[in-house]
Amino acid sequence: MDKRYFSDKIVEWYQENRRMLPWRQTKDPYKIWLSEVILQQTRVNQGLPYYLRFTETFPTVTALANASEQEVLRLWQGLGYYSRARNLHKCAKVVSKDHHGTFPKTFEELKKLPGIGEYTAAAIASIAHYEAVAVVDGNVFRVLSRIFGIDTPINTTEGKKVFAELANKLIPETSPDIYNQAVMEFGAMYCVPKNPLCAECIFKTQCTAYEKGLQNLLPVKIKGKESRKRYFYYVVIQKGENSLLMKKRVEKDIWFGLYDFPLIESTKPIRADKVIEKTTALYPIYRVSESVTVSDLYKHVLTHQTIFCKFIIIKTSRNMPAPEKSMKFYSLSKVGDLPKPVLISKFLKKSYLL
DNA sequence: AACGCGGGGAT
DNA sequence: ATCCCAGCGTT
Repeated sequence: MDKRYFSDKIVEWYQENRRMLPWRQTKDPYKIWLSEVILQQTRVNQGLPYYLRFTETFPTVTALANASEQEVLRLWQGLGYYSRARNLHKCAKVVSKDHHGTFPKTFEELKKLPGIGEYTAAAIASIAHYEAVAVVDGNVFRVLSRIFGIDTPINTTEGKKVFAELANKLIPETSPDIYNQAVMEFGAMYCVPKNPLCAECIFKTQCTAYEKGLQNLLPVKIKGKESRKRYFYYVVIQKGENSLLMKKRVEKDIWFGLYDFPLIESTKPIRADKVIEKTTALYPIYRVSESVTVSDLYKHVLTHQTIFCKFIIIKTSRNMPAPEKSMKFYSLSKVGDLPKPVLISKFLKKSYLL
């Protein structure tokens, strides 16, 4: 298919079918950047409320830079991939301090900033500054692999190269911003992963995958290894009526920088009586055996691991000290302000109505 | 080149 | 139950 035909046709489609989204109403590089980071590995519907909260709370990059990391993580709570939030904050500080609050304008300069990789740099440079550099995201892989019948695996170095080169060959010099967004929107709305809407597709007569019936086989992706299972037994120590013992996760692991309870981890499930035994050994000062209850099983299915979790709830009297320096008792209202994994938030909501 | 990192919606 | 999403940084 002719390159010019493809870009014209998809841009025409976009202008008639695009969703109205707040980050499409602005050319402010700060807001473009914010939306792009939020939308990394995240669907529009999941990211939208976060975008609205961030732009409302932090109208400028300097406002964001002046916040604490805790505030940023708190606002990011529930969105996942929390290194995005830490890099977002880091990047805001760099832009605020080293660039006088103005983002660099070129693809190459943008890519040097924390949290900005190939995709995000291309998105900002093209959308905010009309640089003719193609974005290559999951949508682009899908649309191009199907229409042009490319079966190079997308999660290999070779695949990334092949698709980036093709994408940059297709992007027009005029309106690269519209073109990039058009391909992504088309991938999100029509050329979807499973059962794409080929019957009403504007490229029905040109699409290699449709012609050969390969829609559900493209793009090709090498299978990763299967996710591991982890068993978390959270020890929830409630002091008086109003405070809970919590700790910040500092180990290099899931939920780094977020707060949860002290926990006993295992690669295999442990019987409840055994868990209570271990808890007694760990926290003898709370006299665990007298007041312990165990919650139902919480199953938390993530892409890279499945976490099976139970909460062991121990009530203790006032004026008991925290058992370790890294832990601290927080009143329930303060607990509500701490950034926590959704698993913890759900448990708290159910048990303590936070 | 491979791995770790979240949560939610669609199928 | 599985896949995948407007990916990035580290090992």
